[in-house]
Amino acid sequence: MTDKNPARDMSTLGFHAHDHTHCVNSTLARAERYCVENKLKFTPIRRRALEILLEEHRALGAYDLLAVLAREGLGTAPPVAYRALDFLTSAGFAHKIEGLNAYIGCAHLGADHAPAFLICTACKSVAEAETDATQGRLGDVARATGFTISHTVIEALGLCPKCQPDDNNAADPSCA
Amino acid sequence: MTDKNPARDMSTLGFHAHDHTHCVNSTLARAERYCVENKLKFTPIRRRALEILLEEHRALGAYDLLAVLAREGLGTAPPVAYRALDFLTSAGFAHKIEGLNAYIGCAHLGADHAPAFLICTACKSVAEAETDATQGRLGDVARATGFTISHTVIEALGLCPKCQPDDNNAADPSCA
DNA sequence: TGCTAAATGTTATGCTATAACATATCAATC
DNA sequence: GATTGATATGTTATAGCATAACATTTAGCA
Repeated sequence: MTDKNPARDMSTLGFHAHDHTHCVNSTLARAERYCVENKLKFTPIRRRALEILLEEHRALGAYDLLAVLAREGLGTAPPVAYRALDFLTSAGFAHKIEGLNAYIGCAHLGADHAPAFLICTACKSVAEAETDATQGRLGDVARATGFTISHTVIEALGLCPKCQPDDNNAADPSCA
Repeated sequence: MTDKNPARDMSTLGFHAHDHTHCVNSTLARAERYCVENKLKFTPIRRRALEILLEEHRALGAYDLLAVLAREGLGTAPPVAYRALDFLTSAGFAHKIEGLNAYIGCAHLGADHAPAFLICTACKSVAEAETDATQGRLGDVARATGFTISHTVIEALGLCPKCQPDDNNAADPSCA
């Protein structure tokens, strides 16, 4: 998990190439604006934590995040990472991937949304999709039984296109 | 979590009353049959572990399960519980609730299914529903991007009918 | 300035899960 | 019935994830 990621630009997002530097910067800018509008404090630790998650663009453990922050002198003890992650997830800037006990920067800032994730168990890359969770079958059952949904966890674990074993491009090096 | 559960019969399943003793026994019997048919070893530890999960009928931590097994002389070290849970989840007799790091007995034995859960964060009772996960929005996105789903986690956290704060029956004692 | 609330620093600890290796059990085959 | 191989269990130790609790600092505001 704490490995090098040579491709800082044009790496995978939602399993297809994109201008990654731009997406990180614009998302950070939007987060900044959102915090001003909502009187949230986007402190250096919180900002850098989000930046790290966005740069990696895959699920990162709290201790992986902490290791990076520690290297940069932003804090060494676990609560540093967990507080930053609490802030980011509360604000909707990041999500926890329950199936991996890991965290990922959010592609659709600010909205109070019900994200769904496709998680590659080989390369740990994550694609985020929006769902209307309260609409699907789960919502039907909830309404029928009188259950009030406050939060949903919707995750699919499997293999992304680049990590398919039977594929032509078996074991893509950029995906390991 | 390690609390007493006085109501062994007629407690909540899917948030409505049912003959709980019967559901435990019949599920155990079906598990037994399934193991014979599939040449799986339904050892005393595994059987009792499933029985405990079915009796509780709510999410139980691995160490909670271990505590019960330990009291009965069936093992004291964590691997005892985790091995039993591995067996039960592999066989489809139990599921892990990722959002709680806890486990629950399965209501629909044996089938290779994609369960969805409604989880009450107040009383930890869990209702299991079946979904065709590969059919919903997640399946659409997966097919569109060439992602191969091997396992899905679909959970809704919230309050069950009995634990609604605004309700007439605030804080039902059977649900705490 | 002084007050208050929020953020950060720090230590310690608890919960969740597995690695690794020894021993025992069971079933199939010779 | 003995051998063998696979599976299950016993046991110790440790790794990985997360938070409690309290001290200190910082930022915003009366």
